[in-house]
Amino acid sequence: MALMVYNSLSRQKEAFEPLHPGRVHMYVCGPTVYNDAHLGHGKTYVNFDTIVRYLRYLGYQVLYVQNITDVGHMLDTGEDRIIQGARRERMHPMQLAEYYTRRYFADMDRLNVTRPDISPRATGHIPEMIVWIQRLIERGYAYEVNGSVYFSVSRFPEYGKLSGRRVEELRAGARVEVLDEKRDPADFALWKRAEPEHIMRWPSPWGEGFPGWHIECTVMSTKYLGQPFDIHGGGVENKFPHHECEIAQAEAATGLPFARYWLHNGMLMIRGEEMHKSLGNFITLQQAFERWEPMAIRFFILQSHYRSPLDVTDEALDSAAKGLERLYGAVRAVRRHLAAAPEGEADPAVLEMLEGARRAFEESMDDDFNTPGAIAALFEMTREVNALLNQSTSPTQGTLQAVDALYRRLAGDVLGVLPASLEEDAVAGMAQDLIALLIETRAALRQAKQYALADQIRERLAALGIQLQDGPQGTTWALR
RNA sequence: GGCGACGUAGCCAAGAGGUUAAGGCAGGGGUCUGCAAAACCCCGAUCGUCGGUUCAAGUCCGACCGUCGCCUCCA
Repeated sequence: MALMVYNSLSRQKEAFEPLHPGRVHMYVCGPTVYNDAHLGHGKTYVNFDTIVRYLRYLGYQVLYVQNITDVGHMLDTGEDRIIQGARRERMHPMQLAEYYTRRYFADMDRLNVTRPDISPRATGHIPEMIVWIQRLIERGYAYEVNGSVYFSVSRFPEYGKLSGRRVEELRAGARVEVLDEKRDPADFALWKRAEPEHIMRWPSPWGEGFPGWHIECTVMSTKYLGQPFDIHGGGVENKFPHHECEIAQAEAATGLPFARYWLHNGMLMIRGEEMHKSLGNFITLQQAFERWEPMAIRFFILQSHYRSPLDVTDEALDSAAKGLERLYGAVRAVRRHLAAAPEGEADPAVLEMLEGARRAFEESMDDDFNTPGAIAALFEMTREVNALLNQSTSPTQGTLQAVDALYRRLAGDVLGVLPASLEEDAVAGMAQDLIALLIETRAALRQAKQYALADQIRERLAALGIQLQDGPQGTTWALR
């Protein structure tokens, strides 16, 4: 079955075919680096990271670009958020942007988000933006007023094709900012004149100023990916006006289509409400990591579809963490058995089961990256694997290697929720030997029916976070 | 006010016209165990409400109720 993706532009699922066979050029709107990343960033970048990972799994060579917005967008107060942050933290604006860029990547690393191939900074592309704006003026799509440049929405009839909005409605809307110098209230800024107190400013043909809110994505995506390129992703909240404006700028300036597939992911909610500082329900990733393992958060995110809104509650995260632990338990057991397994080829019946799991996984992922379905396939496989390990005769090395390899591929490479080595592997050799010694001693005590002492060993180890599990083939242990 | 999305078991969450409505968590009952843990087996929903289309509807259409998003910076 071929990969189908929901394209926001056509509002339906379409067969995915990249412009150049075997290659995918993809852009996702990145963060504005004026503050720590929050759970919403986590959802968005885990969602798109998983999409990139699956495309690579399918064999595509993916070029993934995600910008870093280090020029502040304007707030209602007229102040730009980078500058506001700089004042708050008493840093130079560029220092602030660099500081939060590093923290952003550190958070994403913990969520096992693969770094984009290119992370272009807006401030590094001001000359390209100026050239692009000049081209829009030359072609009659933009005009200059008092050192600012605006895009003339009425000159681009397709404005609104992504978000399903019509310009007349925008004009009628009471919330559109009315600026006298704009010819039309719906027009948007390409370049803004810098007031004297504005720190972040660049020279331009229209005087000192700074770029508008949408031009960086148009310029940087096409610079590195060409035009048109395959996939443009971002959060739904950016569909309008941000993505709509990107399209207008890109297509007006060149006459070429912009992005071929638009993917929008759903918002993250906290207990049924949008996460907002003003609501006091703002949770940074750093804060979340204090309570939940980053992998559990990633797993939680992937247990719902990327296009759905995701409501975060403590209970939901706790149960996701437990579910992931179940998956890990099976992987650990497989790897532990592998060490002592008899040599031999893989059992054809098991290979068939694995093949079925792989197929179910791919069918879900092929259907617009349905990660909940893919995870379900993994759990069905896990039930079979655990049953296999419960049998009195140990599976062969070949069988266990095949099981382990599939876990690594699907849960590890594609979903990114399975580290290459689980924490037990990190327990030093000496500690492992000592645990083995205690298990042996306890086995002898049990043989002698000295259960009180045997249980004491088990309880003391449990207190240290080492849980013993007695099975038909002896005792194993796991960190809890 | 305009545009859009969603409402599936106690909780989270897939499914989108047709065999027994995935999966996870929690719960109940078993198996295994000296006991426990882990694991395995069994048990639970008729799909917001009301109409309609169809041989057949969580799945399509309409109305209503509810929740949420966008329309202003937001991942």
